[in-house]
Amino acid sequence: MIARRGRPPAYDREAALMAIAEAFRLRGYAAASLDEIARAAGMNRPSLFAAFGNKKAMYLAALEDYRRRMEQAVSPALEGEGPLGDALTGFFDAAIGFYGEGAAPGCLVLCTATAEAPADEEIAAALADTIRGIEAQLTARIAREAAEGEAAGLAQLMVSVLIGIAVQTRAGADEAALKHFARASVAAALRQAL
Amino acid sequence: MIARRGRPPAYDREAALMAIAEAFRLRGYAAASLDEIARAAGMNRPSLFAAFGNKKAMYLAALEDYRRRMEQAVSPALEGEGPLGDALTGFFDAAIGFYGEGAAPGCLVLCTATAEAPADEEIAAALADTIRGIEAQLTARIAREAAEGEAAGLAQLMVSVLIGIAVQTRAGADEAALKHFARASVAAALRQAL
DNA sequence: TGATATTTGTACTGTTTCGCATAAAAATGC
DNA sequence: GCATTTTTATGCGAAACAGTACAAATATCA
Repeated sequence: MIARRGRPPAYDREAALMAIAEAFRLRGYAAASLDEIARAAGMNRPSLFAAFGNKKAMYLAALEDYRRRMEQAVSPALEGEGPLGDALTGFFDAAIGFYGEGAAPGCLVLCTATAEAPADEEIAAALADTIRGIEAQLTARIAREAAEGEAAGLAQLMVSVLIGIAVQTRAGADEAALKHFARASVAAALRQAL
Repeated sequence: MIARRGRPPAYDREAALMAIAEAFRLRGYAAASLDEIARAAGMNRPSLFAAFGNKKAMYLAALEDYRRRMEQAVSPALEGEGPLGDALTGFFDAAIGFYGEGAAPGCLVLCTATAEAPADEEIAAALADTIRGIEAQLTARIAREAAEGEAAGLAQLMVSVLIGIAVQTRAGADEAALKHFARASVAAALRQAL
């Protein structure tokens, strides 16, 4: 038994991180105050600092956590055995559902890190890595059925469809229209590739 | 002769607005301070307020001006007489060039308004209007050669390609790769539509 | 030249912000 | 029960911020 020695934390780290991400998603990095974030996480500022470091460290941790949860939500659709079209449609449906959750729809990374990227290298790197990660997942799945060169191009197009969904969700597009758009995009992309 | 009566302004309104937009593009709405903006525009804060109102009014004016300049840069490509493929390729090339300019590449609207949209209705409206405007322009051009239903879907896909370009420019993608991507996307989209 | 109108520049105010210092609270180990 | 360890809570301080007041500057009009 490795009994922890002092006063036990009153917060759950994972839940707190989710609340932090949600606060940043609602207001953006710069506009979100630490008071606001602390309130959302149910912690006081000193506890917040002790747990996650300063504001930028909190944001980077939230970006990483959000990205992880996003991958968890969408990758099952790509890992199944069905045809490519179904996989891509499932991928976009999962993304639309994930982006639509919460009080501030839209992707935390694609809709808030873009504002800070030019002024901060680490945030820019997190943004670029997230996009590259999604592209790699899509390329791997598409390459199972398309020629090599074609898979890369098709994956890039699907990445843009995803980014478009993220931004348009932020702009108030409704879920049904986005799902329709995703289906049409998959159909258009596959008609030429396969 | 309508001679203005008092001390003449030391600034040029159009140039100042461009500088303001550039400052917001570099740092985002919330992080850009009025001192910074005033320095960029070559004005003092009181003159800035007198000319453009408070910070949010400045931002909204910058968004509108940026959108106008963007349309000015890309619409000639859509208005020519050539085939649709050339028109779309020209459109994307112009957009890539426009987004690539300045110290903070990426679209002011699509990369900074997204962060503030959930917390501010007017900014959200400006974001949505900009996207709708682009979509309308593309739809009008595509409808000249494609069936009605098809034109709308194709235009939506092209909007996502543009949003993808805006965000990926922000994430550090280089111009040559983006131009290649744009060509591949146009080819993929047209192969099925026409 | 003097009155009027408009812009500029300095300086100020009240508020918000981040980050931390310090003491109280709550657990374990002896 | 007492010392130790870790978290919580209150509150502080220095800096940055948005917006404005007011006087100096620079133009036109009579």
